[in-house]
Amino acid sequence: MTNIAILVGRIARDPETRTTQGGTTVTTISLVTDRPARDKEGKTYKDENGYTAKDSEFHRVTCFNGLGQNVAKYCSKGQLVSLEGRIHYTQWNDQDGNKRYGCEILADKVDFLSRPNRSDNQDAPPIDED
Amino acid sequence: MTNIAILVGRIARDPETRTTQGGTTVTTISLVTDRPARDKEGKTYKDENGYTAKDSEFHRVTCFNGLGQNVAKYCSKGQLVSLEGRIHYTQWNDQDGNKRYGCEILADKVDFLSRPNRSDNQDAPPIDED
Amino acid sequence: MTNIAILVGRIARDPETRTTQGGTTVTTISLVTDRPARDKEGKTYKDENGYTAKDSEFHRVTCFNGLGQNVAKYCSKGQLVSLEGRIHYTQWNDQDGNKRYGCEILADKVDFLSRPNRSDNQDAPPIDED
Amino acid sequence: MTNIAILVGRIARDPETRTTQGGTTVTTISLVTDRPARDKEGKTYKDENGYTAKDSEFHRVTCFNGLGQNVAKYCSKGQLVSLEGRIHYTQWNDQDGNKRYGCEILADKVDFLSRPNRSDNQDAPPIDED
DNA sequence: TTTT
DNA sequence: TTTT
Repeated sequence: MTNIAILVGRIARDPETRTTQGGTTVTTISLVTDRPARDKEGKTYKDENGYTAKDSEFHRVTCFNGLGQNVAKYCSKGQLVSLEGRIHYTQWNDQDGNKRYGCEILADKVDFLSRPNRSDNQDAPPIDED
Repeated sequence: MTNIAILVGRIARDPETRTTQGGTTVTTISLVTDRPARDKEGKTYKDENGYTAKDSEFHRVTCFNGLGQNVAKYCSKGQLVSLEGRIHYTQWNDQDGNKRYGCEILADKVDFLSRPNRSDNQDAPPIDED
Repeated sequence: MTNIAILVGRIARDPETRTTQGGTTVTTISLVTDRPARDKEGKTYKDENGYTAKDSEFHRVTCFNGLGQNVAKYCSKGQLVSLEGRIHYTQWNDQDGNKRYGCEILADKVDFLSRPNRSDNQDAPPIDED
Repeated sequence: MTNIAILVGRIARDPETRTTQGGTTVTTISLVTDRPARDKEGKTYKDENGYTAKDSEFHRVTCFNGLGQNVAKYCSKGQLVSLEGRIHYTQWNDQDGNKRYGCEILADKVDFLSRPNRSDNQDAPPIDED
């Protein structure tokens, strides 16, 4: 059944990557999407710096295997990215034995809409995400 | 910036609806999307009842105003529904003062793909969701 | 770059399928999506049969390989289907040498939301579309 | 019923805009989405200039009313844009009386992902698309 | 050309 | 926690 998330936003910090015991690469990014904030009358307004105020959402996005490797290699803080994936909910018990819930986007495809910002990636080639 | 969720699934339980002090109707539904579960070899398998095993996601979906009223009126447990909205994260402090996080889909449109199941809605007309 | 079409609708007629010289299965379906028609005041209205009048779009959807085989096998006229794909434009010269243009959806996934209607498929199992 | 197109691409030429007799602004843009081209083995390859070869789709996108006005005002050739809309098919008779068919995306939202390129728009403010 |  |  259809469970699709489509996001275009900026990478909030450099990706985190790890390899599972089974050899799977798992890369996590934080992606910010924002939209104009509205006051009670439904109108947009400026923030103290003169920019249109906005409401931001910070999405936790997880990428596996080859996609995870590419994202870890070519993706960096500040980059503009579009991606497609599905919404997945997680749960676990915290140290106090309380049930905790999380939500993440499991990405199927990631497209890079701006060049990498990391100094060590200045000539990174465009990547094909699948 | 693009933040779109598109879901097709079944309503897990009858909607809950309330009205804020400001007069806004807020209706919440739990929507289940599922996909075939895969074993370690990536193959689908049967559960103990002979059905293809599945992984289910339970989405919390919130509908405001007229859409919230229609969903409260015409939507019921078991119904097949398609919807479009955006992903929104919430946070609050629990009774122990710990920060807690939640995730919900704020729906823009809801389409009913099967007839209502509630006895009191047998002749509910098809609704136009916007 | 993102090019995504997401459709939920009914199959307008039984699928057509063929195999290319290279052995690729190519199955084509006609999918109808509709939305409430609106009059000049932007209001919905009833047709002569008492149903809410609607505007219909007939999408040409193409499915390749295994997906094409499944769709040919299990899909039939009248079935409710959700699908994801991308928009593709074609062009060719007609018999008079005029350039002609077409548009089709190349499907990546197809989900069956209702049982098949064909008498020879009454006990077709649910299919996994990828 | 769900009929959603989501596109991220570049504007191929400056928008064309007109006003109907009824006073509706209608703006049309050509949006290019591309993806890596694949050879028969399914691998990407380089073109004669050393770039990864790509397959391009040129979408005709139509925007009405306020959205049409904003797009006409702030949008220009070369700009990177993300948009959401629905697929619509048109038909008409050509000068020889033959039935001709077209396809366009009727946009609901347009987001500008890069600054305008037109010299007369250098200090255009960011726009809110709805 | 579908279905309610 | 991003960017304009």
